[in-house]
Amino acid sequence: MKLATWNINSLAVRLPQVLDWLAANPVDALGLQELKLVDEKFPFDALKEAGYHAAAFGQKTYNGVAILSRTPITDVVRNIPQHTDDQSRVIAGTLDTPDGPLRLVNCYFVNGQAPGTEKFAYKMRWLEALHRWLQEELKVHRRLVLLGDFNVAPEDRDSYDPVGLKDTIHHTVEERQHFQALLQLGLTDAFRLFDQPEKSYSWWDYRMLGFQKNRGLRIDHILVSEALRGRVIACQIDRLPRKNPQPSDHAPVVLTLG
DNA sequence: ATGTCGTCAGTTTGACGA
Repeated sequence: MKLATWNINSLAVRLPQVLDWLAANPVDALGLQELKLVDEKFPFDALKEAGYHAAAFGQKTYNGVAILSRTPITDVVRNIPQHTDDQSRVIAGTLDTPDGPLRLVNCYFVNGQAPGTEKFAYKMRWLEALHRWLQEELKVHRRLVLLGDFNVAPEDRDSYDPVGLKDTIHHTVEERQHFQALLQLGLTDAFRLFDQPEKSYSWWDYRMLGFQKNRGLRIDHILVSEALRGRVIACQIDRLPRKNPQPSDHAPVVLTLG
């Protein structure tokens, strides 16, 4: 089966591209981030016609996440339990698969703006809360996938300019330590289970011809629990949609499980 | 190189977030 993540930077603008991509890439489930719309405006009908169930957690203007799935989504959780947050950043759900239930946790991690800002402090608090919750979630769900826009470039090779951007947002030691802490829960970065092309990125700034010059970051990730690690067959970034007219600044990442 | 998008308030432009 195939699972994917894609920050689409406004579902209102990008719905046609999402439908086109799903037609060409009929994945079993897709986690979306940055919907930028309220649930009343979520396109349940268009997605149903495309063959997908959906669970949404939106808000006005900013943030917003959703899970699309070929099969029904159960036990849906919105945001991190016992962590007060007025921003819609997390949606989790359980999918039925031939090998049993699979827990999908789809997150739009905090951007954090810059070290030393209040937004960065919020990012740190959010990351701590996510870690605490996932520790519990992993005890209940052996087969768990954590995916989304992490807003962290885990290693220098995940950045087009690790020297020039050292200690800036997405690159700080603190953010990378939080990423490592997630791995220490038993999660594995599926992308790095395989040989990958050098300079593989999932996000490119709209400005300064970022994509054309491949000045990007790998900040969209798919992490799998120990029980799933041996089932991972492939993990790839699909750069094609970034070439579309009016693209999202992020590309989808696709995981194949056997 | 304060570079480009998307959204909103509220009027055709600026503020904010990324």
